[in-house]
Amino acid sequence: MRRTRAFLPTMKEDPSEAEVISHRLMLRAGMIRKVAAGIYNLLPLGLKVLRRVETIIREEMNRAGAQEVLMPLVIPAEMWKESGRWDLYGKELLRFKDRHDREFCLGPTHEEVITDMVRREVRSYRQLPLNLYQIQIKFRDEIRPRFGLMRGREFIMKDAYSFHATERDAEREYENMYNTYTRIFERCGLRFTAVEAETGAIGGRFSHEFMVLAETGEDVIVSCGTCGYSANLERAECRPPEGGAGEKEKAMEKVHTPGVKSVEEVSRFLGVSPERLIKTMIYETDKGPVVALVRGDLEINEAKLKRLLHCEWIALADEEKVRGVTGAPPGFAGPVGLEVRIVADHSVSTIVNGVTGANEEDYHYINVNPGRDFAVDTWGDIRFALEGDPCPRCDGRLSLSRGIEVGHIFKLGTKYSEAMRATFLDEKGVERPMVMGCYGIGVGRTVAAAIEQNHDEKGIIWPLPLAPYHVYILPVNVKDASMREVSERIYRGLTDSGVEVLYDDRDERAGVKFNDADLIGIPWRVTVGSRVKEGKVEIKARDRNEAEIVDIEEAVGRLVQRVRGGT
RNA sequence: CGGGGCGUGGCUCAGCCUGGUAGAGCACCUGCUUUGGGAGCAGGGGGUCGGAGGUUCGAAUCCUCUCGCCCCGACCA
Repeated sequence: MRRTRAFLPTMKEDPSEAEVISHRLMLRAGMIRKVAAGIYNLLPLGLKVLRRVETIIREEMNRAGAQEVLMPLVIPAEMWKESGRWDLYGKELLRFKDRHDREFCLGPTHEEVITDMVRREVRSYRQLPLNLYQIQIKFRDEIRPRFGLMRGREFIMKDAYSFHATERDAEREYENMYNTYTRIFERCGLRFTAVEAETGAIGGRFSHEFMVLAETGEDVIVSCGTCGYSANLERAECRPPEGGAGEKEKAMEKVHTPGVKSVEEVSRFLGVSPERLIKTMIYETDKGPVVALVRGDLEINEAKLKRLLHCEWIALADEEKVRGVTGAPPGFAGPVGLEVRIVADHSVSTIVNGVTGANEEDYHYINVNPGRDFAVDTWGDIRFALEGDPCPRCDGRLSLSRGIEVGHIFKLGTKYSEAMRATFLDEKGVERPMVMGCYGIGVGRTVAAAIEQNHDEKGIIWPLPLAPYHVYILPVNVKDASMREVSERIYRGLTDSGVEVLYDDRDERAGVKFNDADLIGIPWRVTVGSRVKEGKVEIKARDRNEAEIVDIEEAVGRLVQRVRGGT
């Protein structure tokens, strides 16, 4: 492609709308343009990269035995009513009516449609298993779209759904998809890790998120360098503390603590370390108020708390509710003497002579001991893991890092097949619901994540498999006949060899072109400059500083070799 | 949805407080010079100041409403 003909509007300045690096660079490199909040045009360069990811996904999904289908974007409400999600899904589901006043929605995910499709055709275990996927536009009316393609409302997703006669076969396919996803992200040239994820009601270990590692990621990954355990922060297990302080229990005492509320304030005021405090949080749930306790230096993980309590929803109580439960304003709550269900994190169990609020404004108790001074109804793991925590699986230590969730695999079980009566007859002629799995990859998000992971201060540095073009030809001065002639020759040579080339034939100053080349991030650059007089051109990799000077006649061959060899 | 902020040529922004001629840099067009890391000079085109209403002799500027966008929180690929 000649740069003079390309629809490739690059920008020198940072657009004010973009916050994160991938969003900024995609706008500046002319890959995307915004149409509305969370809705984007993909320009040629952006689409090319997206297609690279799609191609890798297709090849690996097909290789894994999945078959591609294409389901509609517009879905009739009946299907969502049948699965029960029409009422559950909330405002993210964009609903509308057609001219006949029939209700529809834009598909944010396709479990209903695929389940309907399969149940109409599959009668026998002989027709199973099936793994069907599509690469389609999804629409989720996100509360707050942001970060460009990273979190749009309209986005392209690969979603696959599998159907099985047995749990065991569904688990086999889960492994198959785990391996397939690993291959996909490896082929994309990304550094990533698979982590255990929240499984919600289904439970078990059958949900993994694939995280591209990046400092700027929104998700926190907890991992153990010794045994390889890794999980997302919501999920990561915390091992209960062992032993105790061995300190002698003292008599509980009420102390005056005027205006001293936060953990930090209390520990400073009383001169005790935060690990001695029993942080007391009041929650409201669909099953009534609950008091949650955690050691003062730790934080409560609401997802774990919710799971432990088996409740539908959970929220921190407001000031009024806190007064109702404790009789004191927030900041002075403690478990002593409360008549509400008390849930405590394991970390509280080893506290001896601790400190808590006295449920009375401006007073705390000191020398509080669990068991002696208050009773805990339920002990459990309800805190967030911290850097340096002991690993739940081995003797190692946990460390925290950041990532971007680009893929998620999930064993669904029979949730949808039961709700929508997708059944088959097994070998014995017994009618049974199909066991399902679902497997998603955010295609646009993968592109964004690739940029988050591969860039420098000058621009994008594409991994070769995702690069929109392989080689950038940069004649320093197109008015110089020999430079132009050599550039044209290399352009033809590379193109004839099947290498994709962006040829910057613009009559621009060299600096403009160098900066554009770095911004766009094509892996290989050929600079055709004053050395043509000596029969030489320069070849430089985007991710390296030094250029290699080669004979003009050798340039094409070298580049073809590099692009093919991936070195 | 709650909290904060912003809408002025294609882009980045000034002007608004204290009402009176719509500005700068970049980009674009023409010419000359220049040509290895975002050139120089000269000339030129382009904005109903997000929209509607109001106050005023007069509104980008003050008031009211409205729309859009961005950032912080709960959701997710």
